[in-house]
Amino acid sequence: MAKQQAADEAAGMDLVHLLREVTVRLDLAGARFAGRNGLHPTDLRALISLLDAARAGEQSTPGRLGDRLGLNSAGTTALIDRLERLGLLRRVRDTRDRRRVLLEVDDRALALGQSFFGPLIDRTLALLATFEADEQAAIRRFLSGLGEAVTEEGA
Amino acid sequence: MAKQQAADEAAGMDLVHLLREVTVRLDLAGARFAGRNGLHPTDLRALISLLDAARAGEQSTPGRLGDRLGLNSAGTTALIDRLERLGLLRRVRDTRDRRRVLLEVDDRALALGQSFFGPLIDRTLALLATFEADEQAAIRRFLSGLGEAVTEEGA
DNA sequence: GGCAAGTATCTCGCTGAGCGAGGTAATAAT
DNA sequence: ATTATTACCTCGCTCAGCGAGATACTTGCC
Repeated sequence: MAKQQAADEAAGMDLVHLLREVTVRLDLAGARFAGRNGLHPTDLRALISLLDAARAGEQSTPGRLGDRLGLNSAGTTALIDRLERLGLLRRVRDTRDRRRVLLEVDDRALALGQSFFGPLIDRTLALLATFEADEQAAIRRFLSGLGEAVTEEGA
Repeated sequence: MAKQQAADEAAGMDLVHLLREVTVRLDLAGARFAGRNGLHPTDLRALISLLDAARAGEQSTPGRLGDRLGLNSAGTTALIDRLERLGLLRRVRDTRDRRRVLLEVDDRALALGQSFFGPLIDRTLALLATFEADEQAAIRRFLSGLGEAVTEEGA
């Protein structure tokens, strides 16, 4: 056991555990924030996805949203119903392809996203500011490499 | 809007978005793996928590587990019932304080954890191996700083 | 010792998120 | 014109998690 732990340290396992712990904490913080604002973790994740898409200039639809969150169509409809009921979202028929529904996020949703991520982002930026440019580059390369690893694994 | 994006880049916002994307992907991968093995995301998180505690030499109890996962006692009991039914876990009365129940993880749980995290860990270690020692140190410092930021924010 | 307060877990009943199956309306293909 | 496909929604159901409260044990105080 002690031998195993020593081997772990040498190989960089401490960093792996650290990473996992951070993700767990982020998850928990998200769940708490969601509950505090009368919504569910999934609702918050949906909001993130929608705001991301908006920032990237992409149109969101129920289908795409469901795919991104790993929900089936029934669950997606229910989710959008909830968000619409809360006034965070509007359904708008696409005039080009009238089968489709476009999802327009309300300013309120943006404000809500800000109130959750704002402080966290500020802290993260402050933390980042304590790193040299080459260190930041290393962190950036690590994160994007990790993202790829996760996606490829979960094929 | 374009101006805002430019400001984002300069300030390191790209790294913030990258980070969030990684956590989202990890979440999704976890949910998929859980579903594939007939358990729920919470069950997987519980397993992680239990294995972590075991590795750290700490005894797990329903109360502690529930706290870590943000569940109330009823939900925690149901969770443990599920895991016990799957044979991943055993309840054992503590002989010292007979109000308490100790949670013993089965080897099967460990194997399950390995089958999910093993490949991911291998990839992560391989990725880490491409960094210099000082770069790894930067990543480590960033992650642990981030962990603190998250926890302090969610007070 | 004996009684009150506190702690750890469990039971009961309920709400509601998400699933599977199937339906409707619009577009695309032959 | 008919059939297939796409995009979304409805219906009925299952079960994770919650609030309230019960139970069993321990600890503190007189």
